[in-house]
Amino acid sequence: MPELPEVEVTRLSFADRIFGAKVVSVRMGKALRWPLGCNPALLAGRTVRAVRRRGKYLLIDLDHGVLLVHLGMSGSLIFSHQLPPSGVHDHFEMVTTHGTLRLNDPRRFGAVVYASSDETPEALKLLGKLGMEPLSDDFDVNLFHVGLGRRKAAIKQVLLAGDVVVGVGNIYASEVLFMAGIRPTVSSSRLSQPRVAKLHAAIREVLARAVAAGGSTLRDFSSASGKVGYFQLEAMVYGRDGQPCRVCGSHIKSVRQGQRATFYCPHCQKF
DNA sequence: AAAAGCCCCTGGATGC
DNA sequence: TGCATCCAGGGGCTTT
Repeated sequence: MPELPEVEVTRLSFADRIFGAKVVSVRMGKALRWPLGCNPALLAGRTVRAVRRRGKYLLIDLDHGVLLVHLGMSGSLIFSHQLPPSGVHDHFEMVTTHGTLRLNDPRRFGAVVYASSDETPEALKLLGKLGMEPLSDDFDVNLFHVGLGRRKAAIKQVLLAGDVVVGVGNIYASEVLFMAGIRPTVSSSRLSQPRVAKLHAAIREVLARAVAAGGSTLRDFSSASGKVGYFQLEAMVYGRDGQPCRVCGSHIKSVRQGQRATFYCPHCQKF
């Protein structure tokens, strides 16, 4: 579910509310992707200092240590004083003086990992190879060109890999390539500088607009305050196989790349 | 080093 | 109605 916009929308929906809260207790349910990495009881009494985001990870800074939270494919957070009784898919719960943070994740591809800082080997194993942040100033178009130039795989796959630029998942990869007029199957290294510049701008614009729309709610995404997103209504190609292109009217095509569906307009994205 | 495939897991939609 | 199959927003690990 969650790509950069959904993770950022989630962050914005509870960062201010949880700021300064003191942890009362932490409970882990069924195993997520990785073990927490510390005794949950050890976290009681610590104070939440910030909620940051790196790629699709949320980093919850405590006055000592940090929780790395990943939502996987089906995870969502909710933060509230008044939560219904926890269900079978609620696998992490942190009670604080400002409310309870709960992770619901049916498929359990998500994770909550504790590290004493984001520089420890355990944290770097998850964060160390991540690419540039697309919405920050360090997303430099020349560095982007160099990064893409080193890879011969299809541009869609290189975007998804997240080691050149982070946060672009399966929905937004198709959307971004549509906006840039680039065929998803073209080799990354064969993109000219002007086309890379167009892609760079498209990534920033699509992701920023998606954040503003509250993310995409395809099945069950909602922010930590329970709000659904609306960006899926603006999708130009994702999930629109066989439907007319909103720009030229051609039938949207679907192909599979690396076991994931890709959508594009054969006319607007000729090469 | 980079690329391609496999796999983790549950649930909803579709087809017979 | 029941059962099998396919598909889903991610990404680490293993094999080429």
